[in-house]
Amino acid sequence: MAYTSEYPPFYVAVDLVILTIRDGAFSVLLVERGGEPFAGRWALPGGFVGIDEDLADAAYRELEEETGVGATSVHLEQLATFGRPDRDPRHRVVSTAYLAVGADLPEVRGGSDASDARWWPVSDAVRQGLAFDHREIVEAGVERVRSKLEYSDLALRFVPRQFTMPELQAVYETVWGVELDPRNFARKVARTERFVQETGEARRGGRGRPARLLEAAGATELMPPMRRE
Amino acid sequence: MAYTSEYPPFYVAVDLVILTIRDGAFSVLLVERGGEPFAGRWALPGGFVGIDEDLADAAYRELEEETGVGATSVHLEQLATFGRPDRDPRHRVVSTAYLAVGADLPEVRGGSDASDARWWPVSDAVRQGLAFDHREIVEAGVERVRSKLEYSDLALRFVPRQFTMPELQAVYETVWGVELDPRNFARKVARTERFVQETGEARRGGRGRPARLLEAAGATELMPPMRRE
DNA sequence: CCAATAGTGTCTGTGAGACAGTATGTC
DNA sequence: GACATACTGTCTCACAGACACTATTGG
Repeated sequence: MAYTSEYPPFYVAVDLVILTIRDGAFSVLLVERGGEPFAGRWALPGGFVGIDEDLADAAYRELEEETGVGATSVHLEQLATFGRPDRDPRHRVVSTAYLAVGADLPEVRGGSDASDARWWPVSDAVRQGLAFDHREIVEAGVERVRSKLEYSDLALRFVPRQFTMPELQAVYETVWGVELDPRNFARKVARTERFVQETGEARRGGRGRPARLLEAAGATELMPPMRRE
Repeated sequence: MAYTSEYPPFYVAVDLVILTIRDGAFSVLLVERGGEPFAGRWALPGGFVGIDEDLADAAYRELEEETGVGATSVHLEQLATFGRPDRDPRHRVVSTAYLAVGADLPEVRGGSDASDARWWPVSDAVRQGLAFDHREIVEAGVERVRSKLEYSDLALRFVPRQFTMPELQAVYETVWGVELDPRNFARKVARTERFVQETGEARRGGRGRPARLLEAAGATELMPPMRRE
């Protein structure tokens, strides 16, 4: 009871849009709300920021609590801040949304609280009524990812460290929701400076001709960019 | 004294990166701080958000207080949120930065408080030591603008409603800090779908051949985009 | 007519899109 | 050898960059 104020306080939160590709579907992690408001509805994982905690640190903390995955190999970036006065009926909550992208993120067990958590295809996620303004936040995250596939190496965060050309193509096709020509795609990737490089190995064991394994070659900005459609 | 808490409160603020082109220089509006901390240093205009006020509304309010310019004809968008715990030595302040872009923004009189306010070329602004983390915020705003010139109609916000091709070219040259070929530039602008259209009028009174006046033709996304060098 | 500024046309190389056939593995 | 999958080569068209000349005004 050390602090007093003549005004009601702001609460500052982070919400996470965690995206991955699971079973060929572009998917987002949602948690089922146990209590009011929006009990039983699905929502983004998130939580309040500590008074001495950096926003990005809070986002990392929530990411690890929710998925068990550390900062390594998961891309995290700030998305936008949502602060409508009525977005949470209980308090004035200003929430900074973070975008996380990872490859092969694990199946989620029931969260630390008793409520459920699971991966949803993004199209199903935005179609159902999410809690709070989380539909808007998911849409912002999805659009950010679709856009960044064009001019950054973000696509590589959806695949393991070593991957094949068809797997990389599938990332673009799944996230953009289009079909791409494998000949033009491979040529485009190969001609983009420092995007991918050969490892010399191949992925054996499947049917058909083994695909050569590639890895990131260091570029963070693609030049020339990949173009949507 | 109605509210009590066992924790110190968050303060939520907005800071504005207001950009325009003045006297041929890509410029940002800064205010001189009257009091501690950072007394005498230059800082971005901004202020605290009301407990029932939307973030964007707070940004509009600060914009109008600072420049006297209303929402009309000034582009305003959220930039990013800065929330390092030590960014303000007094309190925990989380600040959402907004980016404003306008044409011919007025000279600023001394602000409502006694301190000074003036336009700075962005290169000079980031070179001097700005208060708080405002250098980082200015750089984020500048990079956002440089980037958005490529694929959006943002360049049109730097010129009046009617403008000429050389004026539009000067926007790109000034913001990007490059020189462009007028023949290639005009061709590129003309071939970009619904970017600009002729008004039929011309700007008379100057020396040399009068330039034809253009106006926006409705596109918000440029296709194909303008490319930075 | 001279100075100043606006405006246009061509050539060339590169990259994107459309498209079909060959290579290499498993069963 | 049949099947499945990975991989590659060519043609065409559109656009970007380099570049020099013509047009229209004021003084």
